[in-house]
Amino acid sequence: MTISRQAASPARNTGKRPPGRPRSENARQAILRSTLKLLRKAGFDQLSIEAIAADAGVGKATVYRWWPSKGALVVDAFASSTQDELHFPDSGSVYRDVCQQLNQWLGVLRSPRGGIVRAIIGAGQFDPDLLLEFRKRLLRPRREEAYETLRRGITRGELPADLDLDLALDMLYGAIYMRFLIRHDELTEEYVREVLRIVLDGAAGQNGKRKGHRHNGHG
Amino acid sequence: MTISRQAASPARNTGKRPPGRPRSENARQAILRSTLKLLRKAGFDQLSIEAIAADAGVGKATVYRWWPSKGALVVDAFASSTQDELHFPDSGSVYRDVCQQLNQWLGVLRSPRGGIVRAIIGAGQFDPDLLLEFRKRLLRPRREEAYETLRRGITRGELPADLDLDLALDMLYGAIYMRFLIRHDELTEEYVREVLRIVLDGAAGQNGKRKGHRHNGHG
Amino acid sequence: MTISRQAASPARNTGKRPPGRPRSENARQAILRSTLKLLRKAGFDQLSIEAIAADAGVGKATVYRWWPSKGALVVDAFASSTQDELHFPDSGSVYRDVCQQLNQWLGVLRSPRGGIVRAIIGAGQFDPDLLLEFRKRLLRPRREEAYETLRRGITRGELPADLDLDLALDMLYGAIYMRFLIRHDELTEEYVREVLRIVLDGAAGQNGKRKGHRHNGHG
Amino acid sequence: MTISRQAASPARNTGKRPPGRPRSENARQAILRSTLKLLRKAGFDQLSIEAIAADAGVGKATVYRWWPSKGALVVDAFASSTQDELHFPDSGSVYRDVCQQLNQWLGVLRSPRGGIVRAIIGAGQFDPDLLLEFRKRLLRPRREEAYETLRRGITRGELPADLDLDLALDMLYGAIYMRFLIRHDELTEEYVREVLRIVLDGAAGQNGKRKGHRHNGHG
DNA sequence: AGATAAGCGAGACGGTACGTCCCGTCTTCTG
DNA sequence: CAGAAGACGGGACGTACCGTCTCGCTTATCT
Repeated sequence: MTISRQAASPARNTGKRPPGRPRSENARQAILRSTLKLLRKAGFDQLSIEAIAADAGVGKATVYRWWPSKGALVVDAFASSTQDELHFPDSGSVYRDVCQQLNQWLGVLRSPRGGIVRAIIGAGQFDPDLLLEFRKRLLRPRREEAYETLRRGITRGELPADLDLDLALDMLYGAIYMRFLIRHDELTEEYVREVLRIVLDGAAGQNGKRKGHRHNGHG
Repeated sequence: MTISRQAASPARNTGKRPPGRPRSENARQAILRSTLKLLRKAGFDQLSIEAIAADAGVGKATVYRWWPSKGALVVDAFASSTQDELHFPDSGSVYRDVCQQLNQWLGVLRSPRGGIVRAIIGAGQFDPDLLLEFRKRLLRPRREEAYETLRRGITRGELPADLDLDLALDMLYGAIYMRFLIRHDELTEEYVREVLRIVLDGAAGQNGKRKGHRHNGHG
Repeated sequence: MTISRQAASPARNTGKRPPGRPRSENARQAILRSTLKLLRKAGFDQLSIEAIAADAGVGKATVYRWWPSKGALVVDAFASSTQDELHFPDSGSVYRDVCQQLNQWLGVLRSPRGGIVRAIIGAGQFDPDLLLEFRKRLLRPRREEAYETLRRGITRGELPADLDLDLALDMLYGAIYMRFLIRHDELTEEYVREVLRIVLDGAAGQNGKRKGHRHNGHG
Repeated sequence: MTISRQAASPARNTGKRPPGRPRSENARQAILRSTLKLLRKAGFDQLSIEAIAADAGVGKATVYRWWPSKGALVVDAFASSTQDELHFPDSGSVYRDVCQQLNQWLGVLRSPRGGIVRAIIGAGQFDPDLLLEFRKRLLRPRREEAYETLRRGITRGELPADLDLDLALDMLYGAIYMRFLIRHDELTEEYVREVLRIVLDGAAGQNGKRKGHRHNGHG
């Protein structure tokens, strides 16, 4: 559940606590708090474990004891600040549900937290484990919900039965990341709407089957 | 044209050379060569200016004199090793032309040079100038060609006249980057084909106008 | 007591050790040892902190942590290699006592260690703190002994009661330094003898009082 | 006559100038001027050839062409700023003549130029040639005059005929340097007077011969 | 007049060492 | 036995100058 080395409920299986002084929850939270704080001030690059430990009033060793790397710590900090967000609604329309969640995601990317996402993905290019953790803790849960939302659309006949869900989702989010990470272009709701329309329309036309419904005129 | 500090055609405006000893072309090329060589051996992260200078038989200051950062140097080295590649053909079919170029790009990403692209984009998340240079030297030239290719398609009636070119291209390449940078999923020709089909179909269906042509059965 | 930043008896006032890992005595001695070793091979000028750290198998930062400059380190190393030397004897004759100590000092200056003295004083011309440390650790202790020796001479009636001790000592050592540092002339025992005789005679004649005793014929 | 590489009157022996562009006197003086200027601002240590050349509006190579080292340049600059100073008068009294010149020297040492003397001697401890040049251009000329002054004293019967001139002068100047270079103590006229009295008295008593004259009450 | 030669400002070159920063580990004492 | 403190060996950073070199230009003498 977490990239930090000790499970949230350590050694619960035996019902016994390990010997010795237990992990300090204060220290853990101070570290996560300082991480987010310093991340806001400067980039992931300038961020140093040394500075985090100093800011949190914690020994460097305590950081290293629980997180294997700066990246892991940042993912953990970001994930714990993004609990219970970015869910898909269930309004009866795939288009509306997906569109709303994409726009929520846009909101995060355009906020200061967008910089953290950028940092995680950036650093992840040099640290596969970090990206893996990012996917596990942040992407995967959303994708599971996305699958359900799309499947509801299939059930309702809004989407073709043989739609490749991953392909559709990669196209939707890829188009956003393209502008966010690489092109540094505006991320507007209009853009999201258009992308979504093309994907749904294009997917609908897949295999020559066409349903003919339009997605224009709503947001 | 280059991120290095001296323009390719220095002081062209006056037709005169600047005073002082001119820049050593030997040193410049040795540095670019060593950069690529060391990049092949280890990641961007392990790569140090110190090592590059040593390998190139050059003073560290000479590197810093001409490139503001490791990233800039890597972009320059990569760009100068990718001259005359990745062009769009002109076969008479938009689908075929774009598909071919996308697959060439796939080839690069799947080769060892993919790691360099990954590194540039990764580091670019912490250094806007670096990414800007990446776009200027690598993306922009391709996009210009892509515009032409798509415009040919419009002329031929293969694509709707009011197609948003940037949107279409961001979707195509975004879908690839999504798998390459974030999902670390397979980049197959099948994937590219599907993405392309959806974008072209979806775009064609735009504004309710549909041309009805199919893009299946080739690639 | 030392120019290095941690007192010889740290935190003695409280009887407690400061928090954190204590300073490594091994590292300290290895650094002093390497300093003397490399000084023997080459001049103070060629001596680099980089080389000292490498030779001592120590991080550069460890050197900088404890000594503010190369000069301070050299004074420390030299002083700690000159413990229990250069004392004044107590033979019952001022002339003999002083003469003997001057000659011991001559021995040091003419040995390889003379180069270290030269280097310290030379570098001290650009670094007042360094010279201050040199005086505190090397000159002052000898001068204290010299005062006692001269005072014994006054008690015995060998020297006038109102003799200016510092003036006499500055003349004696100044004459030696003149030849050692500036004129690069021979430093012979004969020279020392003559200087000493003139100072004692001249001082004795001070204020018109003359004792008439001669200092010739011994050494 | 000068440490700079081209004699003051170049190739005069043939009466012909060498071929090629002659040395620029402007550049030479600009360099000496900038050297003194920068020396006043900062120590010899911080002084860099790079900065001198820049300040003088001169190429670095021009400096290196004419002076073998920073020290040589500084000695040259200082010497050329101390022309026609520090001469011994001829008042009819050795004591008075020497005393006056010593005090002139004191005046230099206590002025900003004292720092330059300090720098030259300091750097000279690492560069024998530099010190040699210092002696040749600055000390030797004064010492020649000092010899004459002392010899006049011998002729007049103020000093013993077999006085060791170098010894006496080394003691006089050594006592001053001792306080100037090493002890960083006050350099007062009173100090000079006392030193001079002791040397002359002590020297007079040399070999048992005593002249009995006192040197008190003047200065 | 033209050739030859050296000095000139400028500034890039291969180097060396600087002093700093942070890494991840370790060693100590305190709670 | 975790934690705060902080020293440790190590490695790269980016900078400052070193002394040398390569330019185009200028200023002289010698054909």
